[in-house]
Parts: sequence; C-alpha cells; structure tokens
Amino acid sequence: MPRITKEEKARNRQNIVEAAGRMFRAQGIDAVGIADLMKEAGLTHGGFYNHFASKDDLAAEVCNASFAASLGVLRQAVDEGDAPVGSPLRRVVDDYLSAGHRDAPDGGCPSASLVIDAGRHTEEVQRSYAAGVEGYLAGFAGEFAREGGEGGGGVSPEEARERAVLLLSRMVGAMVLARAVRHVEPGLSDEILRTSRAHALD
Amino acid sequence: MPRITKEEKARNRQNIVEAAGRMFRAQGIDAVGIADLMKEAGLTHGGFYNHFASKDDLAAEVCNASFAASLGVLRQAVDEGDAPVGSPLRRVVDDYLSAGHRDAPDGGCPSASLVIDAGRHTEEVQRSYAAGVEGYLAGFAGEFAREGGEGGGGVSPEEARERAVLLLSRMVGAMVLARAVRHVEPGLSDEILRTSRAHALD
DNA sequence: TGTACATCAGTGAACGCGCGTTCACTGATGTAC
DNA sequence: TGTACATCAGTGAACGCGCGTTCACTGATGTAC
Repeated sequence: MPRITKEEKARNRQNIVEAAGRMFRAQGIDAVGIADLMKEAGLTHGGFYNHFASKDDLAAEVCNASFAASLGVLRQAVDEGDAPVGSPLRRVVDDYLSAGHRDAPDGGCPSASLVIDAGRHTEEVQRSYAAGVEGYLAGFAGEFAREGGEGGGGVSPEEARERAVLLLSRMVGAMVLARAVRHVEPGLSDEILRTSRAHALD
Repeated sequence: MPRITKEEKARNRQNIVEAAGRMFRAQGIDAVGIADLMKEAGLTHGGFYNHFASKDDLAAEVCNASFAASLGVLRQAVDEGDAPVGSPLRRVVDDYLSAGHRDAPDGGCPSASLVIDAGRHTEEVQRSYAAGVEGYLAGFAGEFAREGGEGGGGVSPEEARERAVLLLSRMVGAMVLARAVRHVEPGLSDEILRTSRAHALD
C-alpha cells in the first residue's frame, strides 16, 4: 500500500499526537507503549520513527498540544457569554473541579495529569510542561486583572499574578488528590472537589 | 552465610521498606526496580520474595510507613514549643512549602510524592494512600479546632475539617507544581512556593 | 503531458535490554529429643 | 546441656515478558526530464 500522500502522512502524525495526548493523560507517559499508542492511532508500531525521533520527543510535543487544546477550552469557558450567572473565573473553577473532569483525565488539564510525569522525563518535556503552566497563569492573571477577585473590579498586575498562581496550584492540588482517592474513597474525593470549588477563589 | 537470625531478618525487612520509602518518593514507584532497591538495602534481589508477596505488596506497606513517619514529623513541628513565633500550623506550612522539602522528596510528604503513583497501582496501594491522606486531614483538623484560623480562637469541627481539606490540597498542589518546573524554571518554582506559603491559611 | 526512476511511509519481524518473578542451592539458625 | 536434623533467608543464575528502537522490504507517490 504505502507510500502515501503528504496530506495522509500529516493526518497520521496528528492522529498519533492526539491518541498519545489522550493516553498519556489518562494512564501516564510510561504506562503507554509505542505499540499501544500507534494501534490507537490506527497504525502499526514500526512507523513511529518516521514521525518522531523518540518517545520523549513525542511526549514533549504532546505536552505542548495538550496544553494548547486545554487552554482553548479554558478560553471558551471564559468567553461563554450565554451563561448568565457567575463570573468567567467562577465558571472555569466549576468546570475544572467537577466530577466530570476528575473522571475523564484523557481530555482534561495536563497541568494536573502530567504534573508528576513531566518532572520525570527529558528536559524538553519539562520545558514544554513549564511553558504550558505559564500559559495557564497568564490566562488566569489576565482574567483577574479584568474582573478582579470575589467582589469584582480590576486588580493590579502583581495581585492578579499572585491570584493566578494560587488558583492554579489549588485546582491542581484538589484534582490530583481527588483522583488519587477516587476509587477507594469516593466520598472523600467528592468532598475535596466540593470544598475546593467553594474556596478556590478566596 | 545464611541462614540468619530472626532479629536480622526483621532488620533487613525494615531496611527494605525504608530504602523503598526513600526511592519511591524520590523517583516514583515504577522507576525503581527490585534489584535497585534491594541493593540500596544492602541485599541481593533474589531475597525480596522472602519478605513481600510482590512489588505492589511492598508499595502498600511503604505507603503506610511513609505516611506514619511523615505524620510523626508533622506532629513534631506542631509540638515544637521552642519556636516562639507563629502558630503550629504556620510552622507546618512554612516547613512544608520550603525549598528544602521541594528538593528532597525522598524524606518528604508522601501525599505529594505518591499522589499520582497511588492511583496507578493496586487497590491496596490506593487504600493505603487514602488512609494516609485521612490521617493528615485529621491532624490538620484537630489543630484548626484547637487554634482556629488566621485570627486564632477555636472553630467548629465542620469548619476545621473544611480548612484541613483546603490546606492539604493547597500544599500538595503547590508542591507538585513547584517540583515539576523546578529544573527548567526555578524562578517560577520559587514563586509558587512563596505565594502559596503566604496564602495557604487564608 | 507522459514516462522512468528515486523517495519514503507503512509493515511486521527482530534486537537488546531491563523488569518482576522463580528457582536450586547453601549453610547457619532454630528446634526436638 | 548436648546432639541431629529440619528450616529457611540470602545468593545469583535463569525465565518470560514487554518495552523502545532498528531494519529489510514493499509499492504507491513525488519528481526530473
């Protein structure tokens, strides 16, 4: 059958990145084999190295792509003008700290699902992860600067940045803990999400 | 040379658990091989199964032991009467969110270092992890009930529990994020710790 | 536009490696008398 | 207390397996003329 079209190659490459994005977030980078991931992308494992220099190379790209996609979702939540109640940040928090997000890490925030994996891989992966975190922080800070804290009304750039850092680390902490205890203590898991949802923006 | 004294066997077993405790927290459970860990304990790999049924069996025990040790350190920080400034919880937060704790995960809080690993292993490991988390929460809640929030003065059990949940998830989130970006963005890593230290008890 | 050939993406077998786990063996300890 | 034997913790080779990576091969695509 091969060789195939340039466009088809590009599509295959994107399929690999997307499959890996879902699988890495759900199961962790190390738990997913090249063969698994190529199969999920509809290919056989041998062709992997026509697209990527190594698994870590893919991991770095997946990290970028996942953050980009996730930031897109976030911006969409912020801009959702049709939800009449609550500020944009309120909506982001409620989405983020929902049972749905907890139970579907494969499409969720890479800050939370890759937070441990990143540090245990190549510097390239770590840089990719850190850039994603900065992207999140910038997004949050911008929103704080616009809408301010609980009360409303804008806030200085320094305070906006500070609040962004707090918000991200609170949401990430609550999410990873909620996921860790989910199967054995669902009540505790829900409690963590509920309590953090109520106080993430304090 | 073998066979060996009962006491020596017990000591060997404890050495394995302690070595694994350090290595699992520093590198992750999957990154540490049985051979590595037995070597660190001063033994050869073959004897492992005289002590544990499987690696996951050890992981569950390590989880328990690490939490117990870590809770001991925490209680000590709480009871440290000779530090004149700051409430006990203040001291716990400052210790927890320090650069030292970030840079030495091997002796640190398992809530943070094993938070992702736990969910990816046996139910036994997860139960062990969740029990540790409950232990932390009970410790924090007790302290909140005694000393209250920022202002001082006790607080209802419900509110104490709520504050405990927030405190733990905030500290865990800040710590895992600070560790993830540490090597590539040390400034961001410090910022996360500093900011969270200042507002963990809000 | 048509032809001839080089390119190269996908395939699936194979490689080397390290892992968790098992095993036969050793010899000092524990125990029964 | 002393002796004879069973036990069993530690050793290191070995097993089976799955992993990341490499490779020879195929044949349709891309390209040079």
